[in-house]
Amino acid sequence: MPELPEVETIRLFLHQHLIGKEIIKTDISVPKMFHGVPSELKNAVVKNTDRKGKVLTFVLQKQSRTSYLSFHLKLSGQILFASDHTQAVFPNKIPLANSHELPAKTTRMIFHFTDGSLLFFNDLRKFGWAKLSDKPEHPTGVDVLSADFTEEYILNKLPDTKRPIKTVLLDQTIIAGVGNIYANDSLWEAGIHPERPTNSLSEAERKCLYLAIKKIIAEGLKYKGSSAKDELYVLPDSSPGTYQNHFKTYHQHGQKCIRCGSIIQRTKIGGRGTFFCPVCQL
DNA sequence: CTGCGGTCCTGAAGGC
DNA sequence: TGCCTTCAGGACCGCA
Repeated sequence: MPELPEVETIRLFLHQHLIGKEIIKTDISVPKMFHGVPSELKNAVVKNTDRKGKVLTFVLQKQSRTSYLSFHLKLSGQILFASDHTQAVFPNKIPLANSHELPAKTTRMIFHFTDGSLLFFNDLRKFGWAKLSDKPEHPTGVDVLSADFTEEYILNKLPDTKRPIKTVLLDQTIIAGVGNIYANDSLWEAGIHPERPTNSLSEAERKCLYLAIKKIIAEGLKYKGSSAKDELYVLPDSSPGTYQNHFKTYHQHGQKCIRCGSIIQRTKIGGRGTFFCPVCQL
């Protein structure tokens, strides 16, 4: 699922392809996924790209007006780019849900640019959204890649709560960008059990967790995100990321821990699948 | 404050 | 084979 490394990978790709392009038309087949007035996108030029947490934003300019088009891909969103129409349309095929043929049956929005290129927002589950507004629709927590995400922040600003640390890592109002994959793997990297009460973590453990989050998120980004079998995430050119080949615990239940050889366990915390090594995570 | 369950949605997987 | 049920999951909302 698209978390910080996946969304940042998409942003970096699109930054190379969309800057300076002007939107000429927008097709929206699932209106509830678009918040705002689609017609206001006409003649808007992409001036910049931005991201906070899992939210991707295009900075748009239309005459002297700046506006922001934000996207959340939730569980199954894809953003795909085609440099021209012929690459995008396969009219005689019935695309599968995870097909990269465009438009797919999961295509919910198409943004057309004046040079003929197109941007597709696909989302099998329709949980994702786009929002056109006068400000980015960004989460309030500190983004892992921002300068504000510091050791000091983790040491002093983690809430004094007995809620499980994994639940806190997934809270986008505290740390923005960490989702289920990278929360599980970061806790493994830090050697901390996901059910540990947050306020039970020692200073040394918090420092370790800080470094682990930075390291695991950086690794996810290095491999351009995770495109496991049951995930729909791909880059905008439909190529897969490869972080799934480097999972530490995520979906590794029943497999050996790559650090100590014990069997990775699966449980549920806050209703979400949780994976951990029962021996080297304390 | 906290956690829990329901909601959105769809396809895969499991049961018989 | 095929129908039916259950499940997964990010974020949010109402409720106890």
